Order: sequence, then C-alpha cells, then structure tokens
Amino acid sequence: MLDIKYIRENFDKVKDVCLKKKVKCDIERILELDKKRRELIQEIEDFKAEQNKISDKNKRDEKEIEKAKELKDKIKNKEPELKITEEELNKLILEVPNIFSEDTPIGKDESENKILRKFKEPTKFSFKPKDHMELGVSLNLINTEKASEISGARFNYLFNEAVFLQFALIQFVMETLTNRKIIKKLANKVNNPFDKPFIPVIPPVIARAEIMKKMDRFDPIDDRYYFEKDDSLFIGSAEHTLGSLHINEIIDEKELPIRYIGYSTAFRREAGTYGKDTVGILRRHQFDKAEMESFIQPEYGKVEQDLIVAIQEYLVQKLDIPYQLIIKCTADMGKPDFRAIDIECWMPGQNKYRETHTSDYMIDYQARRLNTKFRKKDNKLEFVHMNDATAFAIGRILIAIFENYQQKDGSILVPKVLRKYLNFKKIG
RNA sequence: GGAGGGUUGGCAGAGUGGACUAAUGCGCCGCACUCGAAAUGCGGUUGGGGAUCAAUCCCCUCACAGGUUCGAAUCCUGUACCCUCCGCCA
Repeated sequence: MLDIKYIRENFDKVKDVCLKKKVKCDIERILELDKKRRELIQEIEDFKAEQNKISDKNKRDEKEIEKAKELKDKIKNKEPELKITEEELNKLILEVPNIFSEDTPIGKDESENKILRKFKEPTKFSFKPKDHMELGVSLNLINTEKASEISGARFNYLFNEAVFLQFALIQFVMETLTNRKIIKKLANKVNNPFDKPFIPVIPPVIARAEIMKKMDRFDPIDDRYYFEKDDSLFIGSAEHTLGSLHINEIIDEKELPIRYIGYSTAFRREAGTYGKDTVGILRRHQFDKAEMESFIQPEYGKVEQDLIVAIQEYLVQKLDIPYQLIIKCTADMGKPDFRAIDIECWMPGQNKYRETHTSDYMIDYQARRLNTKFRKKDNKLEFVHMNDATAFAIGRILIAIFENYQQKDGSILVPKVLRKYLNFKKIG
C-alpha cells in the first residue's frame, strides 16, 4: 500500500498511476475520508485530553467526576463515526496500486512490453521440432491423460528421467544461490555491494487469508485454492510465505540484505484462462518452483533487482537456452509492482518466446502492509524494500529444455550443467 | 481431540486498580578515556497517529477485540497465537 501522506501530497501522480496501470480507485474519496478522519481525531482527542486531566489528579470532587462521565459519553458517541471512516479509508487505500519506475514503459497491454536484450538466436533444427508433449509422451516422461482422470484438467504426472531432471534443476539452483563466489561475481557486475548468499528454505504451502491479503496476493481470489474451514489458502508461489516471513518485525540493518531461495509447490486455479495453453504442462494447477525473495535497504532496492535478474540470466545461460529479457509495461505489470522484468525462453514447439521467469521489485509497498521494518544506524525505523523473483519454475523450464535439446531421433540431450547431478546424458 | 501454563519495548525480564511518563539487564546510538580497540564511565533509546513553518504540544500503544471504573499492563468476557503433558498420527 501507499502511504496516505504520499497520496495526499501527490494526488495527480497517484491518479495517473491508476489510469496507466488500469486499476480503478477513487482517489477523491480517499482524500475526502482522510480529511474527515483527521477532523474526527482532533475532536475525540480533545475530549480525551480533558478526561485525562481529571483522572490524573490525585483528588477529585463530585463535579469533576460528573464531568468525566459526560466526556466519556461524548467520546463513545463520536468513536463509531471515526471507526466507519477509517474502515472505508483503509479499504480504499489498499486498492491503490504501487507507483512504477521511470524506465517502465507506458502501455495499454502486453504488446507494449519492451525487449531489453536477447541471449542467442532461436534454436535451429535440421528437422521439424516437436513440442514438449509429443516428446514427453513418446519418452514416457509426462502423462496428462491419467492426471485428468485422477485429479482433473491441468494436472500432470512426471515420470522417469523428468523426475531426476527436476531434482537436478533444484540442486543446481540451490548450489548456485548459496555460493558466495558466484553471488559476488554477479553482484559486482551490477554494482550491488552485497555478496551475501541466499538462505535455502522449504516454506509452508498454506497461508492464512490475512497473510495473503497483506502480501496483496489474496486477490484475484478466483485464482486461489481457498479452505473456508481454516480461512487459509494454498500459496500460488513460495513468495507468499517467504515475503511474509518477517511480518511485524524490526530487522537490524546489519542483517540486511536477507535473501531466501525457497522451493515449494505452487497452486493456481487458473480461472479465466479456459482454452488457454490447454495442451502440455505450461499452465498447471500445481507446479514446483524455486523462488527468490529479498529484503534490503531502500537505497539498494534497485541494484538488488539488477542482481536478481543477473542471477536469472546466469541460470538460463548455464542451461544455454535462448531467451529474451523484457520489461513489462504499466498495463501488464502487477498492482504491487514498481518494476517488473520477465525472462521469456525460446520454445521451439510453439515457435515463440514464453514467460519462464519473472522478477518483481515492490519497493516498500508490501513491507508497509506487512509491517516489516529495519532499524537504521541512527535508531530510526524504515520499511524494507522487497524483491521477489523466479529462479526456476520447473514445468516451464522443462518445456524449454525438452524442446531446445531435442534431437532428430526423438531423444533429448541433457544440458551440460545438469549432467553432474545425473547418471544419464540423454533421454531416449 | 483432552488438560494445564503463557503472550510486557530490538531481546531477556519485573510489575495484581491511581507515583507505569513500565524497574533491571542485554543490545544499539552518542560522548569521554585511548595511538586505536577492548574494558570502564556518562547520556540517549517502544512504536504509531494528530496539530504546528518550527520549537513544542496532544492522543493512542503491555497479543487482539470488547467490558467494568472518574482511572486498567493489572479486574471481567471473547478471540488468536505460543509452550508443556496426554491421545491420535507420517
């Protein structure tokens, strides 16, 4: 959420952000309520001050006690109005989207996302490349038919080498991100002064509704698996239980940055995507993902995202898969995002680039909701800046590997960097 | 699921109706001493909101929400969470 003071002082800018992010919110009403709130507070506090003066005295006479009782009634009568005002105000403030960075392109939809750079040319084949499902079925790696029968549409079984490939990818990510030397090298490249490695985490996959709201990930609720009995939800990403890890905490500045690399299953209902990507394993209700999450001082938030993107590029480059790096435009980025960058890997089966990684820089938008602060050297408190990003989304990166590494004879080569974790170099 | 005990500032921990403006210790910040550091000494240090150009003033904050009272960290009710033991369980 944005600071109410910021909204008050930057009315035009905030209105413009809503417009460009295509988020509906009533900024006029917010200011109106904000004014009303402050007036009510003034009124109530004057009564309270008077009341305190009476009860702080050592001796009180009958008259004063009468007066105190009157004041108490006056306060009681005013308070509900303040409460209603604050409730409406808070609700509206939560709907206001985050501001966006200067380099974010202004655009009406995803077609106006900007390509920042490309790695390699799309893979060329001397034969007509198959898509990952053809490969997966013929090599007995993926089964979606049986999964539909057992669990419903958009589920899959992974079999055989695909399973080992998943574990190899996770092992590769975990080793890379916990390696100080590699982090240092990548940090230097982007002028990020911290070589602190990531802490590996396996987080819970269920979060309370309240937590999801504070992460600003509760909505769209239709995309979530919600357990009414427990007022809890399946997470849609490890971000949801990693980013909330320091809720209501004050972190010592010396501890920053705090970097996590979490591995978990993610669950999405994919409501509203009927008919989209129904073949294969690109869009699933359940998938496993390694996710980065970072907490850092505001002045380093931007270079932290640069580091995170550098890590993502490093990982994909090690797999030697062609990709393009894009910065999302205002209409395509998320409501809490300040700057959103995606990696789209080349998928020969579809003959196009598809999103495999995303990196969101939130500035203090989530931290303000979560109440995650840090204590500076001068003892002052400030909200931390948060970054979250994909390390590997297993399903999608498997697609990229299968399709880019396929051979004429229908087999799939294993990327070199993963071979040390496996006892096969080729599938099929 | 059953029984009991808890929740106090960054942390530990005292506090059973008015002097709590929350003891004390640790940590942190500043200063002194020192070539520098450690040790020591002195001072500061919960967080949030409102008014004001500002100095400053006011309100709230002892898990949360209500209640009793002129007055609540303290008494009452409800909720959440944590711990211990028992039961069930991978």
